[in-house]
Amino acid sequence: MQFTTDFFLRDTAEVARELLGHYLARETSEGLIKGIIVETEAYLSSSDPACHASRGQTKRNATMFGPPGKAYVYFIYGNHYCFNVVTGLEGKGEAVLLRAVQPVTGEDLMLKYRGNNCSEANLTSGPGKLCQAFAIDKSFDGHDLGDKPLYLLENKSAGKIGAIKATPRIGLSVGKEKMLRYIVEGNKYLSR
DNA sequence: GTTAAGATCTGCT
DNA sequence: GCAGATCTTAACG
Repeated sequence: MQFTTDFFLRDTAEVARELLGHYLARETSEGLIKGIIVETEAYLSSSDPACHASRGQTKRNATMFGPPGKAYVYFIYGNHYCFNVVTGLEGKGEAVLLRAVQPVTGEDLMLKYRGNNCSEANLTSGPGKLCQAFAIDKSFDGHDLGDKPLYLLENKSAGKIGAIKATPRIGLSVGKEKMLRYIVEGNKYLSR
């Protein structure tokens, strides 16, 4: 069962929290990769200096201003991709960053894409790592997350995954004080 | 045309 | 625990 547009049309912070426990799936020519989302961050358009959209629409962040339920992928620090889900009304410019997932299917493929011999807990515990393990790159910018080969799946047991906690966001120089990062407390695969 | 900063990760100390 | 790698984007001249 996949998500409908309505799910992403609600308050961005709420979507960020409710995505926890659901699946992110990726189909490659070599097989299926699947993980449970355990860490997200909300980026709001209004009064959120940390959000790319806060300084107006540009070529880079145009996807954020598009219709919800799409992937917003951007390149950062010369080495890493970050994967977001666009939320809110079209034109608003809000998104949820997926920071970490718990591997469920295709760990061998994740290992292969990550290259290095890393521990299981190190496979997807961070935005850049997650994108590497799922072989996500800029070509997925604007991709509809209801479509293969990259999509979100509803998990009926999402609520049982554990206690959900809000914390300050990670890695920002501004907007740190906002409690917009949502984690599954105590999960082994959190970025930190 | 040039420059500075960025939603990070890895390796070394 | 900390600095370096590495490159795209946006702002400025």
